[in-house]
Amino acid sequence: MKREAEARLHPLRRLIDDANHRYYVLDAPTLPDAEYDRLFRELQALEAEYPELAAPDSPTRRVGGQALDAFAPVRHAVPMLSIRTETHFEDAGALNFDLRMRKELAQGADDPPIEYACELKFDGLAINLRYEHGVLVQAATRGDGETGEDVTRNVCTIRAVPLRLATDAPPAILEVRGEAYMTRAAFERYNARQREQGGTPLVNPRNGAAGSIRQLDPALCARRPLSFYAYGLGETQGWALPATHSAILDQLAAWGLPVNAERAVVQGGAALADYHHRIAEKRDGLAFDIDGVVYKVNRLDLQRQLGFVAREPRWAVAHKYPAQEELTVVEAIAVQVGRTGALTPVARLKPVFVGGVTVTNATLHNQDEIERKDVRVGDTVIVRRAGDVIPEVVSVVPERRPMKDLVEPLHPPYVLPTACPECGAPVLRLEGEAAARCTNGLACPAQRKQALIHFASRRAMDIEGLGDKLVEQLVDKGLVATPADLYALTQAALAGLERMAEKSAANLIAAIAASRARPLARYLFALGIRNVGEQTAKDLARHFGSLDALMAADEAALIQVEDVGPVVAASLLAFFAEPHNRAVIEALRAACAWEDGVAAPRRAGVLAGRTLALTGALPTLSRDQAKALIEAAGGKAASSVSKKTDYVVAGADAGTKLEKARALGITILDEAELLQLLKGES
DNA sequence: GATCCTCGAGTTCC
DNA sequence: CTCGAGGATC
Repeated sequence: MKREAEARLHPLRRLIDDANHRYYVLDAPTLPDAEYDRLFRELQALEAEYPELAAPDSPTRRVGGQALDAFAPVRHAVPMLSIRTETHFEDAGALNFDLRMRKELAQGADDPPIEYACELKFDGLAINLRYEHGVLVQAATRGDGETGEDVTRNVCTIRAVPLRLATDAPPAILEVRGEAYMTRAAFERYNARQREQGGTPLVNPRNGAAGSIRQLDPALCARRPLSFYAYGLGETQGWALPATHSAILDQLAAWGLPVNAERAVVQGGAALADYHHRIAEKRDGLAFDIDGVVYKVNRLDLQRQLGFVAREPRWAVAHKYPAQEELTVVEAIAVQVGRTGALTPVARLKPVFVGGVTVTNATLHNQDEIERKDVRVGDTVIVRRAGDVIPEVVSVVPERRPMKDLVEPLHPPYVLPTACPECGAPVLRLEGEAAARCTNGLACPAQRKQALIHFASRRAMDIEGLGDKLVEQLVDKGLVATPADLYALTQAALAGLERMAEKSAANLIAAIAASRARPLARYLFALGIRNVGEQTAKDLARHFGSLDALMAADEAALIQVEDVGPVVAASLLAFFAEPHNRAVIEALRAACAWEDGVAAPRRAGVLAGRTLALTGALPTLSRDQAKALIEAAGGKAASSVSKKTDYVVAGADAGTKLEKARALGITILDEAELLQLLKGES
């Protein structure tokens, strides 16, 4: 019996592997689904009966298994680098890259064009597949590039990933880099099923892929079917590499790895631009999402010559498509009142899916902006996610304005209200200012609420648990009107509020009590004085050392402070002259004991006098932690990059600051290098 | 007076 | 992140 089973196993596995390859890689199925299922179940049954015959590369390993507690870290043999993004759009991006390569390679005008390998930039999750002697032994995520997570069992559920290379003479070690992604069809199917079963649908295919790979239970991962495309290599041993990148991909395909068919080899910059155009036209018709294309110098010897800069290959670039735009309708224009009383119009949009998320709101900034774009209620507008994050109304589509031909338009041009929508007080717009403001000051409930939210916020007094919903209730019930009132709150007073049982009430009281002693700088920032932000509050605290000294200062004394001029000085004097503010400060004095600092110069340290800027997400440190470390070493963590910036610390998904740093030739550090720099402190 | 460098303020979505 | 504007600098 066992002999028969053994004899049957091998051809069975080959049949199933072959069917998988044809279905998932070649996209040309040969076996009917029912037949495939029958063969698969037969194999499962045989392996269950004779566990000793189960092989690590059996197709049955693609489903099920035990859930994990956590993923094990994997140190990449060769770092998984990111690829830089070309900053120019359209043809200029392609030509710019070609120009840069010609310059770097010292090519003259008469030299032949450079050969490039062009590929799609898949919108998924980068994965490293490690094959030893032709068998898949490990799959890992990119992580921070140095260390990723072992997701072998989840990647095994991806049918497109061969568990064994289709060759009798595989390299001793072959690491394949590629992207795990979810097709639009798989995404739709999964969401349809989720909706049926009342589950939460996925937001977009990209999140689907990332979420799927990070499922600890491989069975859950298998339910969200992923695909894979290979695009590069990691460590290799026992393989004489071909001369070009495209030949490497050809070989990978021959070994049974999925390589996308839209790749091309082209000569010169104009051909890169052609490729970019061609893919842009095909983009909507593809089975999966892409966010651009990738250009790589094809010859490996030239790649080596070009080398790396700031841990990114100089010989490759991602050329993205501009932020996707969508049409939607402005259903209403709401007006928000901010902490300073500024009235901000916000377009309430018919929900629209753009750039991977559903957008329902977009700021219209101010009256001038509305007039410039002539946005009216009922208009159809083009919405874009600027910088891929914040939704923005690009323009109105005038042809779609309802009843635009009426003598008296249905919807007149929008005008901001002249009375505050929250308190009814008059609205005033000062000459030369973009914002119109409610004149009611803290008597306006909206401003009072915003002032309290600001007071409690993380960078100010850091009162955990006191968010906008709670402030809303406290103010509406008349329990709290000024920051000082917070410190008089009792558990009994909180009892009647929504979502406020005994436990959370006690937590809140404790959080408020814990904020009684904060450094002077935080306290000053928390007061919400106009034109005094976090940085200025720090400068003031350092200069004066105590609130009394600051309140006693006249204009001449104030403008002595770094970065304080007549405008900021006037804001401070006006704030402290206001009787209401003085009363609140006196009440706070009675309730809390913030720490007066000592008037002291900036601390010495390794970073004394240096300015750093942070961008992107660092692998282990949070932004605030990194900032605190820099400041503790005497450095300044600036919010933007300029010629005066000494270092830029870049993490994952770094944005325009990194590009600017490159353009200015500023030293770029990663987290490890920053920590190294900080350690140099003696 | 012009220009550059920063900071402040407001905003969106998960 | 972006825009606007305050402050510094040339």
